[in-house]
Amino acid sequence: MKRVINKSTSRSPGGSARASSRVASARTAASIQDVAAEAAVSIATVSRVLNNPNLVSEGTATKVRAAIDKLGYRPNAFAQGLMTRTSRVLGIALPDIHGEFYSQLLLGADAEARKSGYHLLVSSDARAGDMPGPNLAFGLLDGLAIMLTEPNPQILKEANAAGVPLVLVDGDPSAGAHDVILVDNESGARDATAHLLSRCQPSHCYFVGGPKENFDTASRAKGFAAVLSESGSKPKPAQMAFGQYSFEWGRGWAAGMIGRGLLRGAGVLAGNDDIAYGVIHAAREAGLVVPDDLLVIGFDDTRLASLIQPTLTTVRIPLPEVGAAAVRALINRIESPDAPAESLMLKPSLIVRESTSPREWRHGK
Amino acid sequence: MKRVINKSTSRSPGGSARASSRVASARTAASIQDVAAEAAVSIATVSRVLNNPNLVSEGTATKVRAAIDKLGYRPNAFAQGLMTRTSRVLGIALPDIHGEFYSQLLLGADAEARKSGYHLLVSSDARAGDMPGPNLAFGLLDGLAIMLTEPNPQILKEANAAGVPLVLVDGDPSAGAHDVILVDNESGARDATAHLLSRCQPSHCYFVGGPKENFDTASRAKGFAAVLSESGSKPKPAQMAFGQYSFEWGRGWAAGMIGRGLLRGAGVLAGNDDIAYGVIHAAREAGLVVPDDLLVIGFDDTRLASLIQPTLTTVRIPLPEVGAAAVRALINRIESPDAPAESLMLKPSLIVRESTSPREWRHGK
DNA sequence: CTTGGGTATGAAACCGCTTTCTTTGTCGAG
DNA sequence: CTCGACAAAGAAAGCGGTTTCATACCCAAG
Repeated sequence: MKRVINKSTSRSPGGSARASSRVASARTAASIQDVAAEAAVSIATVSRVLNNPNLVSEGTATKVRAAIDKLGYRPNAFAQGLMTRTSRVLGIALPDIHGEFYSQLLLGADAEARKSGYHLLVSSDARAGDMPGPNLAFGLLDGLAIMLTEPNPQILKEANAAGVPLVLVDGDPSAGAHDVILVDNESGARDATAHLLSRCQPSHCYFVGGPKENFDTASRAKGFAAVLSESGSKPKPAQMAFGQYSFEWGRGWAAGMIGRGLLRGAGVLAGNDDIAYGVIHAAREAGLVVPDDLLVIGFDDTRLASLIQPTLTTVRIPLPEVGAAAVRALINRIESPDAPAESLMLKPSLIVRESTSPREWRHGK
Repeated sequence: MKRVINKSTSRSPGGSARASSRVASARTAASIQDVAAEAAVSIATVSRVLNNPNLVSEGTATKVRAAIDKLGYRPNAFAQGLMTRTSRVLGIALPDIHGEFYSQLLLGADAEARKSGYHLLVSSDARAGDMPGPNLAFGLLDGLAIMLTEPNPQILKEANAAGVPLVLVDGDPSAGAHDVILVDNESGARDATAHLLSRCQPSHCYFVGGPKENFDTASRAKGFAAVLSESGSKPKPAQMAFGQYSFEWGRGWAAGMIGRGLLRGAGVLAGNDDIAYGVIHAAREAGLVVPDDLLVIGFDDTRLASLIQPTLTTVRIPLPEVGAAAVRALINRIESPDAPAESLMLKPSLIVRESTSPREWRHGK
């Protein structure tokens, strides 16, 4: 049970005691040297057993493997990385880690990454100009997936400078030379709007979104406006509102509209489920029954959507798939760095629930 | 704009073209050598400028820094790690990444980690015996925080073998020699139960938990039972049920109980918010009004709790704090490896909302 | 009995950085 | 004027791997 006193200073220099003799293997993890000694071969052979077994005779290979087991040898990841310039670690930067939204994306990403033998280094980039220190562990990463909710050239530049393969997730449409995973928010909004139009007047349709600068908000609004226009009734400014992605904003907006008697018989496409829920709440407070007096559609299909009453018709974003696709794209790029940039667009799907199914329809069906 | 064709094989050996001359810096990232050359100093000096500036004269330091900027030099993380045996990357293994629950924890952990200049490598360990490859990027990690919902010596052993500093989160109480972050579920359950007892009969109190094997379930049940016992009425077996942490289980259980006429005037402590919501749902379907005919308390204070109607009284777990504490503990351990193992217990808090505030009480107040 | 082509190994060159050891000045003190 | 202490900078020894290049052997072909 010999202990290495050496380490107590926490800054022992290289070598010295170590290099002199391989006699009593100290409590330092076994190195390839130790294995080589134990198996009475050269370190080259050990390395080959691990990386190119077919170059080694069966006999010695067995010997080496035995030594490896005996010593519990694990190749040093840093040394390995230094040579191979590879870590099998992918970074993923989210605008904000919390909330079920992003965690679903993480879920998919993690699964896909592990399937290919990669690991995931997450980071909420909600710091911008905080610490001066390196924000992301660039340099350790084999690749980086970035999700930008709002334009942010800063991180892009940093990442580019570091020369890390990059994949953009659901963000900057203007990103030229990068692989991009997109969610077809516009299409989702179109489907939702069409659904509304099938059961209410174009002039009675409303869009209540989040911040106008937000990429997602913009394309959802666009889809809404497009369908209305195509139906022959271009939306008036009053039919589209922008605010926050919050319950309160939805509730406030709806309360105002109801006060002016505008929401009865209307159809509302909310920017996300929270807003939708706010609208429903305001409606209920004002005595309006949601499926019957007012149609409401959300966005994102959060857990909320299937739990509230009435259950919420909403546009489901395939988050886990987005995460998985991002990772897959990243791995592709890593493996063939010179392939042309690709962009993948994932389609959301409309989940019809009670909030757009008035009684007459339910029976009618 | 010269390009390196070299890399096309994707397995170029070391050196050759590179070592021969430092003339035209290839598109390979600048190394410390390049900086040294540019500044006309030795690499040792460059290193010192970065790590021990006080050993370098102001003049040369400036020169070196200029070179660094000019070349956009970033020290190679692998080489650095090889020497310092440090990566500033912390691993965090969760039983299952998805769900707002864990993402909140991640949020806290991430914030704390970045505050100290560390990075977070997450991983859902929902694989056990999947891929044979190394599951966690041990070896790259400076430390590892593990959250085990159910006993799982496997990972523990692996991690121990890798010699990585370890912190256990809200899990195995029997873990001897490790730092542990705990959530005082029992205390939370006690508070909740006491709250119930203040407005209903002990014999009408029920606990509806998740899986019995689950650590959390166990301690929550324990707290419930303890308070009842202390109030002089030890809970009968029928007052405690175990199932799943799901809406459906809560709803099913409640439906059954209501069918037997047992829930009117009762108080229910659910194992989590989902179960609680299931109970509320069943009650509503059976015509019971929740704050008035039946008290319900949840656990976890998920977003759901404040959004449903009635809003849910629940026990809030300080998840972000848990994550932050875990990271902090890990960093402590890394910085002083020989400090005695610590365990930190975080207290949940009871959030009283409508589901336990019958009308008479609200007015009474 | 050479000679040529495999096959199995070892020796050694690096990867890029940190840190000890040395070396070289510079000065104030003796 | 000489000497020792001290500050600044370089040379070089690794860290633990991977991969080239060279070596040694074995065997069939000439």
